[in-house]
Amino acid sequence: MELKEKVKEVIKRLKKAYPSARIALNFQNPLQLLIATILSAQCTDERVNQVTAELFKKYRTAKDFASAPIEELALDIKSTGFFQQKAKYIKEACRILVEKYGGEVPRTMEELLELPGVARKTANIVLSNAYGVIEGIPVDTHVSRLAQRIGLVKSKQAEKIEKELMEIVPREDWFIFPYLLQAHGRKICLAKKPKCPECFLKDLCDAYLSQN
DNA sequence: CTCCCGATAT
DNA sequence: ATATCAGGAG
Repeated sequence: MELKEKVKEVIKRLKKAYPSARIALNFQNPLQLLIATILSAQCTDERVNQVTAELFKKYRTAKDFASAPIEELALDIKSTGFFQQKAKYIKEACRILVEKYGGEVPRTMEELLELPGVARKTANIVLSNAYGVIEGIPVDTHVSRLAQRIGLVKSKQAEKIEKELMEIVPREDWFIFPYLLQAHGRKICLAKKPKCPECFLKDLCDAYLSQN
């Protein structure tokens, strides 16, 4: 009960500070969102947007990605890092989209998770932003770090963190929650040098409280 | 737990 | 030059 109240207060303050928090990836359809989210692994959303601006002019359908030479696709996404791995994921995932789903991106968690390069974080992003299906809470590095620091969760693994968050975050906030934490994680609660003095959550933050 | 990798900040 | 940033697979 105590924890649920704390989460509510955290969300309330974050909403006030970041009223326009939302997904930072640019996309115009489910396929573009899927590709952009796969590319966003270990890469900033800003860089992904730079790459996809060109990428989506060249590759317009799942078939385009599936039939591209792997080396060429890899070069086209090079600057997002891990490019050979990601090129394989994208090509193979799109091959599956073409063969099993008529070139469309599936609408269920189960089907999405079968695609290479897609785990719960990516699946949650695609489902919620492309189809309005809220199955869970995407846990990326920001959500993971802030949830642990503030003391919202005890686990350190993404899957377990997601489960814990689903217990305490009101369902109507599941969609906005990760974007609120990301905004704060990028601006104040930085990974290495968090700006605690200027943080409006310090009176609620376990990490801050335990070292001051 | 290790590997996959470039870009930007310092 | 070197530290920091950031998901998924095997």
